[in-house]
Amino acid sequence: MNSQHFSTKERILGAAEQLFARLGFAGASLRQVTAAANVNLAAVNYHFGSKENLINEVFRRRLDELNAHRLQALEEALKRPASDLEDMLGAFIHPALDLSLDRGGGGAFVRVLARAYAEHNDALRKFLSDNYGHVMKRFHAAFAQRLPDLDKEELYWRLDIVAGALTYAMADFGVIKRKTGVTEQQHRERSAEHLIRFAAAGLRAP
Amino acid sequence: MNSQHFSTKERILGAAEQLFARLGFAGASLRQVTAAANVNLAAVNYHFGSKENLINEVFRRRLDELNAHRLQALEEALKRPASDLEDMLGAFIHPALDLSLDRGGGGAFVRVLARAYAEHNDALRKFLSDNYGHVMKRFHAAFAQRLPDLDKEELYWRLDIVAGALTYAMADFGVIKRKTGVTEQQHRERSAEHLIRFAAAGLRAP
DNA sequence: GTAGCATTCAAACGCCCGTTTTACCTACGA
DNA sequence: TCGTAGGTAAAACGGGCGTTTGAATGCTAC
Repeated sequence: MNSQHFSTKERILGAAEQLFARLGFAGASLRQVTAAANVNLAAVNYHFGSKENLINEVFRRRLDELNAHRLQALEEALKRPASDLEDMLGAFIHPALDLSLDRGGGGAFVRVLARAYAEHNDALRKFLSDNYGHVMKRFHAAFAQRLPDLDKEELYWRLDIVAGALTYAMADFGVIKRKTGVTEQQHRERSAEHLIRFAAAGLRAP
Repeated sequence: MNSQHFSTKERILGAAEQLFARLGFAGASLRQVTAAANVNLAAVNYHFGSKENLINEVFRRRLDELNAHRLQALEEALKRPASDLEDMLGAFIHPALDLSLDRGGGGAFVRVLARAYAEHNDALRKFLSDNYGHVMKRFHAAFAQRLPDLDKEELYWRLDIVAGALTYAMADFGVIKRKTGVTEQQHRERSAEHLIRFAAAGLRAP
């Protein structure tokens, strides 16, 4: 009889997310994960087969939702009659912001995501490309329609820069310290505002 | 008698840089490092004391030079009569670009640097802040003078975004693939051009 | 009740880790 | 020539790693 509300699998995923964010994929051991999740060591290999596959499941759990939210937010932004660049950028950025503010580990996940970029692991990159590829394509098409004078390749470069800055900002890499009296949520929301303003101007560059 | 041109310390630093870039700090073992450097396992602890300290020395070797080049490039840019925002951004970005193109592992180092950001390790962040802090301050002052109407805090945010996008771009996180027929150098130089144009517009945003 | 299945558990497997020890080499000043 | 210091070498240290095993447990359907 478990004393917690969540299943063994869910507790493992949650603990793994936290520890991968803090210690990295190689740095966090399954013994640490299972201890934090309060489950038996063997449960990881029983439920997930291997550590490698556990890592993939940590991603899958969050990415499907994030992608869906982004596409949904984009369609809603485009529906509005006077939607501008800032609205479209918001559709890309705010779902990531919401995730980072999510109770239950979303804040950890954006750091895990940043680690995945840093890992430069081909299998992981393919996994992310498979999951993110169509989203980037959709946003590219929307931005291309909104910025008809901008060269297509140039737009790809700029969207890649936006994605990089977003990853960096959401994972809290930056040197800017949160001031006392400013909540984590306020800090991230301001970060998103600054990012949107900056990115909109960058995209409009001649 | 060594068969190589470089000292044991230098060979360890070089091999460590490559392997940390590829496998991460936790993922790369001293046995792999010393094998790649063609030195005895015990040499790391003899010359550097510990793995932790080896990591710090890998950073120190490159950061001093990078910082000096950036400051030097900034002063030269400011000396020119009609220096603009793009020149100042170039002074920040091009030394990192040069490093990434450097023979002998600079390309690996920018990925190591990106990993350091992702690590979120407090000791490492302090180390980087101590080494980078005055450089960021100098650039901030120069940009502040060039953009007198921009709020100081707003400028800090934007420079942080630029640093994030640069880290992301130089470490080759992006989804943009290098086309066949385009050399690594050309790819990175184009990346820097796009980044400068984007960042200049972002900094000029109202 | 009990058979059958999914899950949990403690223990152990073999392997690799960072570090330390101890011996050995080599060069050079006394 | 010898003593000494700086560097290299092989081997071993204790410990943590991912994974596997086989028995114990809980749960469901008959």
